[in-house]
Amino acid sequence: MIPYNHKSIEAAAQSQWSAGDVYRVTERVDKKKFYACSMLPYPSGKLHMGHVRNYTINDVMARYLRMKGYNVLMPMGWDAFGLPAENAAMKNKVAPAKWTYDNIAYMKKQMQAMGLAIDWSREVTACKPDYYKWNQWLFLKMLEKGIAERRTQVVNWDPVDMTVLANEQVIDGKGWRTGAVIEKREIPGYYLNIVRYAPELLEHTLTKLPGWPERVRTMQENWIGKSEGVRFAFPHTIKDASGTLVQEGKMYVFTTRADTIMGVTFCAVAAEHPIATHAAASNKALAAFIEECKKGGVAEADMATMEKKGMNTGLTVNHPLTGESVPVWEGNYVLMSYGDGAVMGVPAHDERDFAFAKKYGLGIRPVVFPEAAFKVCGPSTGWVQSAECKPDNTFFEVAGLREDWFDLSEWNSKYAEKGICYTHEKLGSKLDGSSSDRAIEMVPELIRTQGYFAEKKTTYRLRDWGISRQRYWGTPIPIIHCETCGAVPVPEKDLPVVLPEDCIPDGSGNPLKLHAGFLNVACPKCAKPAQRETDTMDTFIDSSWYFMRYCDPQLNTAMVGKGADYWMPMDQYIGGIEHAILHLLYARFWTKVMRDLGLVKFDEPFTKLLTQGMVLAETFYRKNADGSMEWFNPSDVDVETDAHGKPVRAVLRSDSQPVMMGGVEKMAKSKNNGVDPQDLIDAYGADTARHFTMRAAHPEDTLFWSDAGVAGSYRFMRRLWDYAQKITEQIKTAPSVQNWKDAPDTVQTTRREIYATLQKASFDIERIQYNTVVSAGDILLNALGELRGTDDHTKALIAEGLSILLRVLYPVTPHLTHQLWQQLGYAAQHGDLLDAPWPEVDASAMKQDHITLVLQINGKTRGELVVSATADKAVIEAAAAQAPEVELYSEWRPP
RNA sequence: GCCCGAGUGGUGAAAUCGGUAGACACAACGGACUUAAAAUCCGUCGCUUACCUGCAUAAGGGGCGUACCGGUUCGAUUCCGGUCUCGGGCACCA
Repeated sequence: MIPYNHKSIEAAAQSQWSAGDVYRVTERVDKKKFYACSMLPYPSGKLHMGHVRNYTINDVMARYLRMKGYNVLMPMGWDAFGLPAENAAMKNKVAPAKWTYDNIAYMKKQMQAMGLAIDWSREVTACKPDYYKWNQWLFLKMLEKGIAERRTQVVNWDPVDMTVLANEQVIDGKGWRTGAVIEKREIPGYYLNIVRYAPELLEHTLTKLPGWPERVRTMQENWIGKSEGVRFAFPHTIKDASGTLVQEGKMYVFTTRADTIMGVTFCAVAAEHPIATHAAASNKALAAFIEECKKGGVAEADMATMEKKGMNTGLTVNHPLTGESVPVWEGNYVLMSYGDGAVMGVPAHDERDFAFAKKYGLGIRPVVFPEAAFKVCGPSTGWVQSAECKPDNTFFEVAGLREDWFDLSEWNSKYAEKGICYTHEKLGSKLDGSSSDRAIEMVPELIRTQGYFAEKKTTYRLRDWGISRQRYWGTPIPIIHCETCGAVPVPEKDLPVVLPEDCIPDGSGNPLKLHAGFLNVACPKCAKPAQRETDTMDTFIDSSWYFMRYCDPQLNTAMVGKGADYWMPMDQYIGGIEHAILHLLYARFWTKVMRDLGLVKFDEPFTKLLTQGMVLAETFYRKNADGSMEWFNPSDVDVETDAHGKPVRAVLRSDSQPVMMGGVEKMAKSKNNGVDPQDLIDAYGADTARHFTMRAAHPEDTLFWSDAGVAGSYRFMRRLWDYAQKITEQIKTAPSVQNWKDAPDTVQTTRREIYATLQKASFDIERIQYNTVVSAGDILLNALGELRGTDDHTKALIAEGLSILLRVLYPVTPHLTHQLWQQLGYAAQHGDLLDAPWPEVDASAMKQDHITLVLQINGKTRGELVVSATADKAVIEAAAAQAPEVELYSEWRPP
């Protein structure tokens, strides 16, 4: 018997597929379309297990749906711009372009070796001009529409790399790569007004994405961060030392707790706020403090733990309701980028304000109290009347509020709760007696009555998307800077602005600044010598619409066309949870912009989303003498187990010395616990790799790597192969059977089991529970393997069962099943396995003359009852009543 | 701090609507084959050995068991309330 040889089987299947160009799809109207797509990879060098898992899920789905008669698109592309290419260039003195294209070539080969059903004619590479031309084109459209604009804003600046860094790239106030202290800098750049779309993005998150996981939707909601509140003005007059009026103006603040407005004892502004800047001009100590605040990263996790610091600006503003003079402080906890960069300080009802007031000895004035702090009295006795307090129009009376309710020495989260407004007698307020919610409604009107600005306002946490990067390897921003005309957009006819591919960055800034051929250009407006913008676009732009380009990959007259009309919106998107916010939000935003420009007709790009789980593996390490950790790859370590198979000790194979077990972690370079899929495919084949990754866990759950599990999958491949070899001749001569009623009981039982398993597999593959579909393959093979007879019924059942088995397993392990399908002669009967129909459940096989019911007495299983399948309720109850178990266990309770 | 999600054998996990918990596999153990090993095949595999029958650590029966406590139900891994633990997201957002 020929042994299972994954190499020759997989190579043969793949060459047949590629020779037939079988995965190319067109926009056919005679079939229902299905667009299943994975998040495109960054070409970092080679595939990792996360890729293998992602694309296998995608491939199983694509192959299955094709069997179900869908016109299925499964494309692939490359997120080819980005920092790693520049870093690699610096290290190896290779141009980022070459490094990137080499990686793409290698990874593409790996994908082909995995046997993925990708239509490669639609490949999209983000660093090629025919793709990024449309990034530039749409950017110019956004400029026209005012969605994109040039703005000078505070950013994280790495002084060594001379570039802006994203917040995530600032660690403990230092650049992640250089270790340089990050400065906050105000530099010009381009911003996309995603905040304009915040209301729609939020609403559609709730209404138009039922096919998304709940938690991704929640994460997006939180990220957009809607707050409803009141924006109002504190009027102020700034005078110089001699008392002469310098400036008359308004300081705007936003608050969600306008009901606490009577408790304002100070205001605080951000370092970049104009009032702070003004005050600093004549106050050196303040100027120095503001500088200090401006420095240091704005990484938000750090800010949260930072100590609250402040300094009095010496300036005051006026309370819009009381006219009181309120001191303005500079506070390091106030963000310029949220609201108006200034806050009202209510120490009694806000934890941050409380800490700030404690530290600097500012007043604390409680003005909102829980209902329990009031006594309810009759109509004539109370003096605080609530408009809504009680239906019988009773009154609230204060019951020793200050002493009982507030302990001003320490913060308590209950102080921030809403309640009933009550102001100190001396102040008095129209809010007194109102609930917080009612007071919030009243405040804007009250302020306006005083003649000052106030409005209800919704503010979002989401910030505009800064897309300028002081980097080389990205889409050039199509702008020309002219001394006389300013920033001039590149005319559409001159697109694309092609990025030179011959630059080798050396870490000393953007090489485009030194590239004369790129840099120097005539101004499109006045034709005088001018210079190109050297900033490039954030690479998240590339990934915001590539999935639409797959639909019209060769179109050179437009960004998208008929293909996108046909395929979009995408039916199923598959990728890692790490993109739950940024990429998915940007892509949704980009889609809405394209819709508003009339390019597409839908609101949301991804109908269904599947976030695959992480791949984890055991870690092993040793602590070196200097305290550093050395991590060892699991493939170099032997694990010893106790009698129960529990790991007790691990030993490094090379020196037979013990290593520590570090627990299970996400596969990562830093822990050296990654498994190279290439090694796996070489040793066991793509089918085994696919089988294991599908079997080990539900696609959305974390997958624990197990070498033994991989060996188990390989064993299954071999068992299936060996079994098929054994019965090849028998299958070819198997008779066709019409009447299964005459078959021996064991054959009928097995046939029933086969169809029951098929039914379960059909259900599970629909709901993307591929792990149990793989199990169904095991069950089917076990069931067939137990059939020993040589009668016609047995032979026919083996032939029938194996054809089901091959089709159930085909989406997961296409190579082996493809080979056996041809070898066993099924191809002649059902056609090529690619388009063979998914097997149908034979309902007659599931029918039984007698069925076994489980006898439960008081909820406990006590026995079994065999009744005729046609028996009605009365017959069954009668039979049950006679069962001996009933008497035994029913005790005194009625049946 | 706020918001999600998850806790089932030695391990990964199944259980479609509330109806036989642990399918399928991994590991382990016992056996067959082999000079031997590997591979393969067969078998056992939640706890309870002071719950009962038994010579018994066999076998059968009973009881318990899906993180913990409680509730609804004839019946709960599944529904409800509370607690704990783990994982993830957000976090000076006014």
